[in-house]
Amino acid sequence: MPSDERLPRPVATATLLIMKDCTQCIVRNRAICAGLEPDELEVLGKLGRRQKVAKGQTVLWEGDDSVVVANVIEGVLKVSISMSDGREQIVGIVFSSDFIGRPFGQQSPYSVTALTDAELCIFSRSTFDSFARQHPELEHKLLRRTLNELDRAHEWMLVLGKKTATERIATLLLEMSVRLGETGCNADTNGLDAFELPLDRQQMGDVLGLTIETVSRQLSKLKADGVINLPDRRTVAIQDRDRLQDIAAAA
Amino acid sequence: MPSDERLPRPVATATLLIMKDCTQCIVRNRAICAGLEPDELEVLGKLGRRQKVAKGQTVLWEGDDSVVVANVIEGVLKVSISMSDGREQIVGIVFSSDFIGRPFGQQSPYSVTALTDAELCIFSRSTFDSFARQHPELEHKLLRRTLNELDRAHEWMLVLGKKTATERIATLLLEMSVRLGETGCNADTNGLDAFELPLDRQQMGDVLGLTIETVSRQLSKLKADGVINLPDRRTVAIQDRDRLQDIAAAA
DNA sequence: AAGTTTGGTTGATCTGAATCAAGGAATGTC
DNA sequence: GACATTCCTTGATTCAGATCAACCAAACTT
Repeated sequence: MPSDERLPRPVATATLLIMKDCTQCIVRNRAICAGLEPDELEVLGKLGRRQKVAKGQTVLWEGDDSVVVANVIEGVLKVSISMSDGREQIVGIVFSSDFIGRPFGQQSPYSVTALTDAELCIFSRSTFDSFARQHPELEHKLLRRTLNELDRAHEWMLVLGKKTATERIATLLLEMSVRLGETGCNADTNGLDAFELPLDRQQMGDVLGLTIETVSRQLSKLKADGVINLPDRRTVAIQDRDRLQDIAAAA
Repeated sequence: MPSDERLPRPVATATLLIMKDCTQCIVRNRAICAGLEPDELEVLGKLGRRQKVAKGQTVLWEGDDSVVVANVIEGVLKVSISMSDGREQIVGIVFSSDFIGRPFGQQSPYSVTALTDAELCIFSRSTFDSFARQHPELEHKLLRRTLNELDRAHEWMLVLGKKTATERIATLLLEMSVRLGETGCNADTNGLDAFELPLDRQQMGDVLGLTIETVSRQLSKLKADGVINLPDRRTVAIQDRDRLQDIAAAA
């Protein structure tokens, strides 16, 4: 199995790896770095380093010392928690410009694994912590981001606690449609009508608290009902967004 | 129905209601106000007002404009989200010294309802926001708190997505045991061995994504197995904490 | 103290999703 | 081009928890 490989520990002093110029960073305006002054950005840039991550690689391990945090520059990753017997719950999907890791904490409460090839801007956690403490504007950005994530987590608790299988699938498809739509420069309306899922069926099940078979059946049913189309394994085309929304909200 | 009454809007100028002296506040050392300088505390005190809330009253309504935030001084409240057809998920239980409301947001993403008689220290949301922006130390406290809440929400997603009914009940009992134990001045070890539940069976179900009947049956089973005792409707005595922990973690 | 209401338990039955099982289609390998 | 391998779909069966239904006990009325 080539996946779930352990990444080497970051080497903060590896001069070749530090970022030369954050002003060139494609996610700079959407990531937490947004709003920093040029000189602050330069300091932060020297603290971080870019790192490519192959699909399947795990960047952060649940329970390990929380040694790094990072911005996602490119790609999609899953955030997951698991039980001793192997049951796993995906508690978040992160996209380009999102922040990963647990600042101000001793241990990582979750694992983070790349669902696609990805590129990160990595910081040593303790270095990031002290930089953040000295830059209230950055902490403020991080706070807003964390509050948003908390709202999303709450919404997801409703999905997991109360929604039926069909409602869950519909909710996930709409969420992916919106989140993937935001990833581009277009602060787009209500989401893409066609997109490629960064998740396989098992991972969809792990997000939704369902088995792979139930996910497959519900997708087939939505397709049969003409709500969506599935041109191939990974791509979804929303045919009737209103209907999908009604299903997701049980309206 | 005397519950779910709407609270009157806070009147920031009601001089009789402003707090005279935060230094007397019983939760001051655990709430986000902890660590503020005496003069800052005085300013913050003038911005807030104390308010008693009766059991069953709703303090904040999902979807409403986010007009207030508050510290919980005394009592227990639930944080919940619901669907148009009435299905409700409790996404959090808040205790004395916890913070409620959504800073930096236009609308409240959830409702907050008192499970016991409670006392709050209420702030206008916009007033609190600007005060916070001017006091990095306060924002830092809020950030840490929000990060912790997010960790808890993630953990709860695992419960809702992957755990069986028995495991869920065990997890809830342990969590209540710990959280209620923290409420006192004792930064207590691993939780109270006997405590009164601030939740009825329906509410336990709404936290756990289970029906009232399943909650009841699982409690009866844990009692029959000698893991817990149930001297009366609302009180739980943990007889075998190790066993309960094993059940909760499927160890 | 009898009647009512509220909240909880327990039993019988049903059902949505899990599990078990078999195939199928796309992709990779030699 | 045959043969794995991986991922997905579909069918048959089972089962955990929901639903339906009756009852019980404590607290509240009168």
